Amino acid sequence: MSIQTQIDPAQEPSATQRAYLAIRRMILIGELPPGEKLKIERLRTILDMGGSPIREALTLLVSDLLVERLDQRGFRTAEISPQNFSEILNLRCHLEKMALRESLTNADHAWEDKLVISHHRMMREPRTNVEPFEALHKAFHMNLLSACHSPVLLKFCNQLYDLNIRYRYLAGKALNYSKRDIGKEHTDIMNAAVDRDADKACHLLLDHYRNTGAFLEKHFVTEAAE
Amino acid sequence: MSIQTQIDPAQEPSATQRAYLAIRRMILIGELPPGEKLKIERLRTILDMGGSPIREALTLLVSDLLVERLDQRGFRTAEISPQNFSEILNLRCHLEKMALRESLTNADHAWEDKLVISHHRMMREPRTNVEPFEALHKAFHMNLLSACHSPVLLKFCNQLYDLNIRYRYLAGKALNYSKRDIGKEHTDIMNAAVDRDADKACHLLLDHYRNTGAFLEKHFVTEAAE
DNA sequence: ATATCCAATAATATCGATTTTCTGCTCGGT
DNA sequence: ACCGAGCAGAAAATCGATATTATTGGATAT
Repeated sequence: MSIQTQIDPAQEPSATQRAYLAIRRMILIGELPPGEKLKIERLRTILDMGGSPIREALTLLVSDLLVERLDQRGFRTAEISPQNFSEILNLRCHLEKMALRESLTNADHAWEDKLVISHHRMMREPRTNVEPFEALHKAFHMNLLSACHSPVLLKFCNQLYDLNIRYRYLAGKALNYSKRDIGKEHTDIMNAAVDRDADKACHLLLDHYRNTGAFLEKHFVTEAAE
Repeated sequence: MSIQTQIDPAQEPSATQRAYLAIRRMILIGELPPGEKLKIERLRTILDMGGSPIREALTLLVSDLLVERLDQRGFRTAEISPQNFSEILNLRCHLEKMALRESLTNADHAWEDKLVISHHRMMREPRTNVEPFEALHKAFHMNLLSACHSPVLLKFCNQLYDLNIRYRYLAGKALNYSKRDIGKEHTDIMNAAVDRDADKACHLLLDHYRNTGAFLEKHFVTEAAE
């Protein structure tokens, strides 16, 4: 068995899997705007496959809250709203706090290594490569929580993360965090985590989220006023 | 337009919907035991429909954590474990506490009426009618939270509730809450909620869950030892 | 002019058949 | 006797076609 096979056990992802990832990406980055009707026929031609895997992928996305199903009337991308945004933010803060505390309780050396590596990778990626950077950013945040032994909680955090990042993409270039040093915020969070200082790490993490949230909310208001 | 149409807008549920409800029920009540292979062909004959709605229903159940998908190898019902059980219980306590507090903040008269009605309906249903009683029991608990303005949080609570009730069914007849007066516990919770005493209501609710949880956990241990 | 009904159209939901992938077993080699 | 390659048989995944169901635009009656 080659190393290649070990690294890539899913040689050829199923059509459903491909469709799921492709549609999910299009929704997250805003290529499919909120409320957009998702016609099977159109997606079929774009992704070049039959209707069944498309429908299955959309069904998976319904549970991620990225797609809404209208009985007998097909699918559409989830709507956005300021209420929904602040709901996501608030829930995220609560759940990630729980997860982070639990994670720090169980944290071992292997976890610490993973965390440092993902931090490093994130820092070296230019923020202008938006999609690659965001992937590494998410990896860093999820690694923080990864020693938490509650798969369900982690799943929720992961879901909420994606819902939030969608708003980030939608706000798009309009965002410039001029007054903040995001890099330092991440480093501080990591250091507190490595020190197993749960109170400090939680405090820093939530501030990090709330600051970003405030930025986005402001942007929301501005846009709505236009 | 007749009243009938208004009351029952979904005259004939789609095959997917029917399959979803039927399979979900079979898993919750333990008719499909944990870890069971879910063959499409078999479900097709049982539910008398094509493979597509079955697959879609199963996909929906994956997101409910009641079914696991094995890439290219079909579906099976979710496994159970003591770890999973206590994880569910713990998360449930945290999330329902949040939801209940928020709900009591927003609670109005209409909410109060709904709560009282659902409590009454639950109390008058004999506990020996297991499935109808459980439906009313769930309705009561969800009504407690229903004034909470966070759809996502409510969705999570709902999901966790179902995961938990599955364990309850699996433990089955073995359960007798001889030493407890479940009826009184519910009434006390309701009264605290009606009084908008959030601290008391949360305290009572969590005790209610944790007591049941301890019962079930004991049962788990006993069964594992057999 | 407006609302209502109907027909044509478009899209979804579902089915049956086909293709692909897995699984267990047999057979030959060591 | 044990291990692994190769071969059915079973099951899953996917496709293309059909049956159902919504939607739209226009004709008719008020």
